[in-house]
Amino acid sequence: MTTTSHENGRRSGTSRRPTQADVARLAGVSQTTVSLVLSGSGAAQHRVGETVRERVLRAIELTGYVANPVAQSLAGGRTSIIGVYTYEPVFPHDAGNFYYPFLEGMEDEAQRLGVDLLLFTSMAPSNRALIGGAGIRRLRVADGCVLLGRHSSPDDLAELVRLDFPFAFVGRRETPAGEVPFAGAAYEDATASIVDHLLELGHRRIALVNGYTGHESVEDRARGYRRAMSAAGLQPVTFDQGDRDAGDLLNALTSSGMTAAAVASDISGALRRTALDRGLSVPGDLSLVRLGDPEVGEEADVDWTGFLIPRMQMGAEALRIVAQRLAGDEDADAQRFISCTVVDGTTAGPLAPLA
Amino acid sequence: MTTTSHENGRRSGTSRRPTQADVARLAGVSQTTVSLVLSGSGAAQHRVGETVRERVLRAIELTGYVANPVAQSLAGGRTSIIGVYTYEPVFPHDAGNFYYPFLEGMEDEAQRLGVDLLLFTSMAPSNRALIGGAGIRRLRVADGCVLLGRHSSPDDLAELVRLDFPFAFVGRRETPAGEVPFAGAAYEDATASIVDHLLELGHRRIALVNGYTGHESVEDRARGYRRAMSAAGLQPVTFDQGDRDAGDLLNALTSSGMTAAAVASDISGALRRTALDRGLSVPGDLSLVRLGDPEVGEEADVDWTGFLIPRMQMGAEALRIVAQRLAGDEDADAQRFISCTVVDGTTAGPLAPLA
DNA sequence: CTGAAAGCGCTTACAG
DNA sequence: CTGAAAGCGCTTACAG
Repeated sequence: MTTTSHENGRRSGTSRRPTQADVARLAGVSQTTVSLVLSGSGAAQHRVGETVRERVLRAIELTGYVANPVAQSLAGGRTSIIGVYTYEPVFPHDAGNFYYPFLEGMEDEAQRLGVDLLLFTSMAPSNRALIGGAGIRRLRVADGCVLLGRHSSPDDLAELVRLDFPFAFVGRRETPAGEVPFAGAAYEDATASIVDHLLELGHRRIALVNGYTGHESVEDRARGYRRAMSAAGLQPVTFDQGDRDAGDLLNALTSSGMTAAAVASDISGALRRTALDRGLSVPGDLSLVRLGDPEVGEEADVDWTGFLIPRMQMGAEALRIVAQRLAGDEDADAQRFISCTVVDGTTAGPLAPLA
Repeated sequence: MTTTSHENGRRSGTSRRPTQADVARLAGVSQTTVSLVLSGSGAAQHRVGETVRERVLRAIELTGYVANPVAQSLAGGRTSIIGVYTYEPVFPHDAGNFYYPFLEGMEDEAQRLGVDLLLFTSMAPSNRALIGGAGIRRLRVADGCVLLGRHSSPDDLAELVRLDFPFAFVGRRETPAGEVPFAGAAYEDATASIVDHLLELGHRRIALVNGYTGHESVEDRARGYRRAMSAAGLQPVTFDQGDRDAGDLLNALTSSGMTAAAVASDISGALRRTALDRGLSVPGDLSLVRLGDPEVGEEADVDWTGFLIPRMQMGAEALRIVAQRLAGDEDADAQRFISCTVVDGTTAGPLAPLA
């Protein structure tokens, strides 16, 4: 149709956006001065004289000048872009919007911070590791980056730490390479307090049932469980899901005489279901507390006792960590735990008196 | 703790990323040649000689060079970033993930196209209009942009069209300024075919109930409705929600002797509920078809007859439009309609014989 | 086929 | 307090 100008990659003619040079010309000052006026105000800068400053400001007004973020970035300034890298698709079709609350928190915080969020959607999901590919370099488009995902790569994190790249993980992560900045859920405390709750209800034989292991968040829960049990002078009993199904796990619980269990959320639904199917009462015969949010497809009407993962706050906090690193705030703690909300539902009850 | 290098805004020392100059040095060629090798392959370019090309490629391999997108962008090249601008928060807390399917489609397509998605989250939601602010300028960080949102600004679209900026709207939009590129749902056809369905069921007195009006998508549905009615030689009867509640609308329908209604999805739930509350049978006394997806909080167990909005495909297609414009494909249609899936549920039935 | 040069719009030492 | 200059890492005419 009409002749387009975007083909040659540069917008020509008609409506070129004003630059600092245009503003400078109009104000009768140098381009440098315009730049100084714009960036100045904060630090102990050059401090352009009031008269000149006013003049520049007026010229900016008249021309409608707005800084070109790309040029700012190249010149060593900031892009005002913070990247978001996920180890799984951000918008999964089947995982029930797992990331949604994280992103919700990030969007909110991004607006507050005045940054845009760059979703790294170009890398193939089959190989989400950053190192070895164009990945890590690509992150540099942004000032910093928030990473998240259940299947993160320890090597990536190690490399990011080594490069001193301004990033933060959503969820606690460890690497021998050094401190990984993160905004994690306070699983240890949450688990300890929910186990305390079981103790208060009179339970003594309380087991921990782990889901898939080897993950920091699983370790954190286990630590909280052991802490609460030790404090009560009780012996911790842990069952790992491994390749056992809910039936096997239930057998293990009953045959060892457990009256309550703190259960990973990825198995809690099936465990409760199985218990009911076998004619057990929950919490009558067995009290169950869930260590996390409901899983996808889980019965929505069950009023679980347990805790909730503060996903929104984790997303927002991770962004804040990155922003503070970018602001040069060295004192800010780069590893932060956010409290989980404990919910007193109906799946845990007082220890039934021996019949 | 350790001395950080990101404070000064430029990464110094230790691990500076290789640039084209570094590659050139290693390959013993000019920086220009490196650039040519990288960009070349496509068009009828300079075509660097095979030997030199090989040498450069090897040097790229050795250095691990990856182009700096910011520099590319400033120099008039491509960023491989496509922006996403929404007129409401992308991740709303209460609107039931309205945008989710759009984003899902976009993410998928972005991966296919090899582009990253930049969410413009920095602008305040109180003033989501692009023009007049730093908005439009900011969009330029990306190669192009997909816009979406129910409350889009016609002025923004006009300006974008005027600037010949490579963009596409998710949903049909109009402006006197020219053709707005879009990926829209084929509401007209979908509505016509669902009204045809009612006609086949024997209905003759079929009304259209609009939700909030003045929107392109409402006009499209109305056009489809009128088309189907005209083709059947029937008189169209339209009710606008305006400030009437579901009770008022139901009164209007019954007092005018309607046996069926094609209803905007934002009122369909309340209308059905009200009908049932008044002892009417749906579809026994009144057949209802829904013109769109379920609203937030709507009863999930109702099996609506109606059509579904192809959100995922719309998101993907909008991205494709932008990509094709960027590729210089002038023949590609910039205004595309995507078919809606028609669902044969249980809220519409045959016209009851007169008692 | 290859390279030297200009320029994209900024920021930041470095001089006055 | 203000400006001339260099440079960020690229792309793209323009010469050889």
